Amino acid sequence: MMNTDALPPENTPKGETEEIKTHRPWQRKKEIRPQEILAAALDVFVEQGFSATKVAEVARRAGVQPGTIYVYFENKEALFKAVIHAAMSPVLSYSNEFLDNYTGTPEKLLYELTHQWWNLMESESCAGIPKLITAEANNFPELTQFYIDQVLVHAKRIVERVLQYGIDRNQFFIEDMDVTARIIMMSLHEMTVYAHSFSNFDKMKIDMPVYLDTLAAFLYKGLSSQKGRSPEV
Amino acid sequence: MMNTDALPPENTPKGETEEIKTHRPWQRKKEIRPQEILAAALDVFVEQGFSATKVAEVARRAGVQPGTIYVYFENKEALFKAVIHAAMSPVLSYSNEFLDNYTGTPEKLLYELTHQWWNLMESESCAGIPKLITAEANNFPELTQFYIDQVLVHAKRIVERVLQYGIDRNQFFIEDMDVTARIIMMSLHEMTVYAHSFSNFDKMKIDMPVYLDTLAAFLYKGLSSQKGRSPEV
Amino acid sequence: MMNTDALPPENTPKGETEEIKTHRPWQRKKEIRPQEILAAALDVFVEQGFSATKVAEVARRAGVQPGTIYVYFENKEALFKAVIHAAMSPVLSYSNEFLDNYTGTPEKLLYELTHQWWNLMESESCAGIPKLITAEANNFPELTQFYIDQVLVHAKRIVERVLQYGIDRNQFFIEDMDVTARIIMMSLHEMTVYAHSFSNFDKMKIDMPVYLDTLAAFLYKGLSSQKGRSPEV
Amino acid sequence: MMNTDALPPENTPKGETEEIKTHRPWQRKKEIRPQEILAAALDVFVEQGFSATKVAEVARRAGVQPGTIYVYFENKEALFKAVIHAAMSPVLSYSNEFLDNYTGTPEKLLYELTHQWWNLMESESCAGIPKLITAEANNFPELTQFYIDQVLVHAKRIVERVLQYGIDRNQFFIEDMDVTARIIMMSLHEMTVYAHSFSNFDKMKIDMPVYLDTLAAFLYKGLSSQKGRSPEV
DNA sequence: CATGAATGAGCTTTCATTCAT
DNA sequence: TATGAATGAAAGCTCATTCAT
Repeated sequence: MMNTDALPPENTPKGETEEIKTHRPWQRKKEIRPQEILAAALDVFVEQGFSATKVAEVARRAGVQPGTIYVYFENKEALFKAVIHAAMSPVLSYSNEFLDNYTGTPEKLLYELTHQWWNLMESESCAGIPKLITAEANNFPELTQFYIDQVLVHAKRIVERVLQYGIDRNQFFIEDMDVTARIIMMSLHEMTVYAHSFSNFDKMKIDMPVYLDTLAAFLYKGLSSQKGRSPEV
Repeated sequence: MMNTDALPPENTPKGETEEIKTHRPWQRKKEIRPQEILAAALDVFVEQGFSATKVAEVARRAGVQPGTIYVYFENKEALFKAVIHAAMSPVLSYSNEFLDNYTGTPEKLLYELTHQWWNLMESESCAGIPKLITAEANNFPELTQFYIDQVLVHAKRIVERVLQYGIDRNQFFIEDMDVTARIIMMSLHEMTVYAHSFSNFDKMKIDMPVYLDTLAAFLYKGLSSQKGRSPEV
Repeated sequence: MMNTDALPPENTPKGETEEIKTHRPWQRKKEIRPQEILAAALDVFVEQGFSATKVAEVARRAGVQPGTIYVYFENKEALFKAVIHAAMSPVLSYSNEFLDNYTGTPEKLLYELTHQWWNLMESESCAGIPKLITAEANNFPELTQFYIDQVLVHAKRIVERVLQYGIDRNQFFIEDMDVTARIIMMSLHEMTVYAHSFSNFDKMKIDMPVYLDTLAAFLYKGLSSQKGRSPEV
Repeated sequence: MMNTDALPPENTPKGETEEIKTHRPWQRKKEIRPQEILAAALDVFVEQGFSATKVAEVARRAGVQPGTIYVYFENKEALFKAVIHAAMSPVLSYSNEFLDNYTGTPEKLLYELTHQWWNLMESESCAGIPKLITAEANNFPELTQFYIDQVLVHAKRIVERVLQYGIDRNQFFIEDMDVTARIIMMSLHEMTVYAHSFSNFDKMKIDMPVYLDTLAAFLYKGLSSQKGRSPEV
């Protein structure tokens, strides 16, 4: 059977593991400190949004003084952008390698698609990014453009490859590839947005494994049905 | 044929229309003023989020002075909550009447569902609410709870009725009603969130009629397929 | 005899005297408040310089809260520039009218020049400006350029007219008009700079009437001497 | 002819030159480092004033790290005072020796006075001090007092000796020695203040040799004229 | 009811200073 | 001695809110 987590294996983020063991501990901190700040900032930004986030709160969670933030980031906005970029990098580096080598059924591929997307998003720092970008899209157009180009378009292309895989094997029957890919990509995206906005609320709590299975099954049925071809027959 | 706009017919919102024809213009203003403030505030809140919104900016767009806002609303947060409630009322008053009387095919009902949701959301003031709630969910838990109870649960129930309609007519084959309804409700919800976050960006612009048609068709195929029933047969 | 204060008679600054007596006191304040802030700011800026001046201190002396400053001025720098411009206006409006109508001796004219300069500078808000500009010249080049164009060049031209008056009457003998005018203008300027930097210190305290008389007399002797013409005779 | 630069011959400043030739380069640095900091600090203080000067900027120009400044100076204010004192030392050590031995004409002595003052001020590190003290006089009273006592009073005494030299030779005719000396001292002082505040601006650029010659000639005429003695004769 | 100048608490940001190395 | 990352007090500035009119 397939490894559900196989897709993003190269995601060893930032590679500080091979950092130079210099004699001065504060020099090692210099490299780690920004990472701690970014991690804390990501949490607070996702929780509260850009404007509601206080730099002092980020500092508190990062275990530093407010002034320290400004040693590494020019201002709050620069911190925000750095947070987004840093958190997105796992997604950016997500390769198509898995698809290149995939030889299973289209149905299983849909399972892979949904589960891997979820695992990628939730297991990495990027978990809260979709919600954050959604919330701040109008306030940070360039950042949103970057997100669209790098994440959404990228995700849509992966979906398109998956669809093409099924079409090539005569299992998927799709009239409008572009819109269909968009629909599926958006439903994946939606999951992560929801997860960070509503999953704290009882009525919205989702049993993720079940949800993912059901979604994959539903997508499979929608894609493999030939009904769309001759509705009036 | 069906009237696509038929579903929310009782939505004559606010009903002050009858008493507008008073003799004194400043008295008329007295009642309209808060509506203008709410409308302006909704725009700004949706555009920028709660924290980034300045009361002075709301006042400017409403054509009043900042102090005037505080004649009608205790503070910014109260204004925000009033905005959400006011904007949500069209959805809250959305009744099941249409479904009670519906007699067409389940496939057509899916078209109705998607188009009416879109028309309801976009034609009314509530257009930006899903995005706004999504963004501020963590900052305003009670408001989010209210939204979940009144909008999301409500929407899910409508979806469930639609699904049941198809099941009853032996056209829809659904294993997990709850999760399936959730998936469909979320994909509807997502549309409106997307529309207000990313539709200003070229690559995300969507041809809505085509999208809605394709989505309805896709849902129909997914729901009417019997494959899910016996995958191992 | 002549009135020593005759030169700048039109210096009724800003003309708030004819302000509209509206019924609302705070509306009257709106016009006066910035003046109070400018006056307080001028004092503090002259005393301490731009960087050392705290906005809160200006507010305190103006009898307002810090935030009020920002109702009228975009930021500290804008306040500074407004202060300079406002304080300079008496000098800018200083006309040549007195010179146009002057008919006395060149010697007396030198007395007028020195005394009127001093009276103009010290009796008006502009007293501390020369010192302030001198101190901040490198930090505010545009402002300094403005000062040079409007004040120093203006002052030099007046000196030149005074010199020409004496030359025309065969009483002043000047080889290099430009440099001589510069020397005299600078000695006038220096007085006001000194007055605001060192006059608080005992050893630098000057008996101004005596100083001005002596300076005028010294200038007269220097200008009326013919020695320079034939040093090698 | 006279040597224009003759007056301050003992100005071999600092005298550490003899001990520089030590064997270990880092030991040499140890002694030079503070000088480099002082030199850099003087530049920045003169350019920007005390408050606007950042310690980090001084460090940058001195080619050291901010912390290094505090190895040699207790704080910014101590650095400032050290800068002033160090920069003033050439003036402080300026002796009257030249005057003791002078035997030329009083007229030539005026030329010497103006040119030597200028050369002393501009050729040494003290060039920007007068402007700096003028700007910060109110913020550093003790320093200003020191400057007044050591520089201004000193300079005035030299001027007085020059005037006395002319009086003794029946060439200068002075009514009020004190005020006249003050006027001349101030006009010398003014030159250096001007030079550092306005000389960067086109309209204020001065041809120094011409200016100095003209000033000396003007002073001579003013001092040698007998008019002041009996204006009513 | 409507105003809008004034407020002042609280935020972002700066930067002189420290101290472990 | 020299470092330079970290500090944290203090400054500039914002803006929700008030209140005299």
